Amino acid sequence: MFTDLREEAVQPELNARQQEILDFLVRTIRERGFPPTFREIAEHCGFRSTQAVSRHLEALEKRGCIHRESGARTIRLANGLLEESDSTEPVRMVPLIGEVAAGRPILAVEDIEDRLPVRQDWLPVHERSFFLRVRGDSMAEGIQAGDLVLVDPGVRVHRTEIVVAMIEDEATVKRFYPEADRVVLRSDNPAYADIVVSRDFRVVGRVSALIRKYR
Amino acid sequence: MFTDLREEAVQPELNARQQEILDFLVRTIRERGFPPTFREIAEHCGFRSTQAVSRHLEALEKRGCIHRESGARTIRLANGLLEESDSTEPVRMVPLIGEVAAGRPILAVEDIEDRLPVRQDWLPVHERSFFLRVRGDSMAEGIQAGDLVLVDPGVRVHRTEIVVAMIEDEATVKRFYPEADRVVLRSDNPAYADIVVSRDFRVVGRVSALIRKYR
DNA sequence: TTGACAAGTGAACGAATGTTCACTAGAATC
DNA sequence: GATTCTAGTGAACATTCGTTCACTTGTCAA
Repeated sequence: MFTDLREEAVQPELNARQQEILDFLVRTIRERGFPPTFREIAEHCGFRSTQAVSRHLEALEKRGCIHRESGARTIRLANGLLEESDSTEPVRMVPLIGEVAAGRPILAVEDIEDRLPVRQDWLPVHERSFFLRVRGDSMAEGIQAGDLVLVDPGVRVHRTEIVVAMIEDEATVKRFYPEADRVVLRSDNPAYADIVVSRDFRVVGRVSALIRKYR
Repeated sequence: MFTDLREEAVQPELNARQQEILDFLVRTIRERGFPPTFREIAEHCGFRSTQAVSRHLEALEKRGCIHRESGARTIRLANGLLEESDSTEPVRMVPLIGEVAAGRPILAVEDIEDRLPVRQDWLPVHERSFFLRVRGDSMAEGIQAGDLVLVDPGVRVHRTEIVVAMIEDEATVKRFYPEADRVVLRSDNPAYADIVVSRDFRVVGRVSALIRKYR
């Protein structure tokens, strides 16, 4: 019973063989455009029987990694396994949020206006990064109303860097000056006064890039 | 001989049947993840023989629409046919030029530092558009040294718009104020004096967007 | 009319392919 | 030590699947 419990917990993990076969499936489908036959899989693994392949595929199907129909070359990858290629691919579609709504997860699907392409090797982004359209009243120098800023949540923010902060349910773009027991949010433009906050705010993320459209 | 010539010219076109089969191939591969068999194609077209399918596929292969290997379900679509779905969301790779060199075509291959993805439906670009890295001494307000500006050559430029102009073999980013027999290039920043030019310059293109990386 | 050609039928064939069954070897469990 | 489980072998089998051949039908040009 004890071991049963532990094995249940380990179930989602994949065997070394199963992983090897799954990788081979992904690679073959990507390169040749159609799945391999049992014998091609066997040859790749060094098997001399198709029976071993059959059982491994059965296991992979039981864990939801693949789907199968009857017939030759009818292995289909589960959702997400083929699209995983996007993590390899240098261009990632980053969502654009028009406005950060209060009390909702930032990346709520309903709030995604659009998606813009970003080359990951040129401008590092991660799963939770997003573009935010800057409102008129929250500018740092060189940032104008209507600009799109790329926000990276969960990234360590250093002094003087530009951040997006939520203050009273509104997103603001300012420079970040942490102090002993408070934080000063400053605009590069001296016409705007500093904003001093202590607890009633939270940093959404660091601004790592900007896009502006003219006309 | 006359008809021969005409048939030669029509060759790249696809038959109604061939188009039907090609569409079926694309749809099947997209939905099921692997190509159909000859008999599945026959059933879809209403054929009662696989021979018809065989000849149509042969024609499709001869025209470069598909590739085939021996074996079951080994039809692969030619490049571009599967990605045609991307044409719904066209991302174009726009070259990035570090510096506009004098006396050379702007888009000389050797000068292309990189390529950045742009969604055409979101930000119109054309064949000759490129990104230019802004030098330190040619700023308009809201544009900083190191920013990348998207330049559209061959687009009609209107008064007050931002342009990239070549002045004495150097690229400059300024606002465009045409007058009777001369052109004033003005920086939004009043610290920079106007540049008045008459003949010794040329407008490279209109600035339609800007990208800035922080850090 | 004749001939050429493209399109499709029908059946048969053989190779490719997934499935099944009996068996072996090793490791873990009782 | 006996049992169970996993992993793999080897061969035989039935089906699927692409290929081939002979034949029919309709169209178009000479």
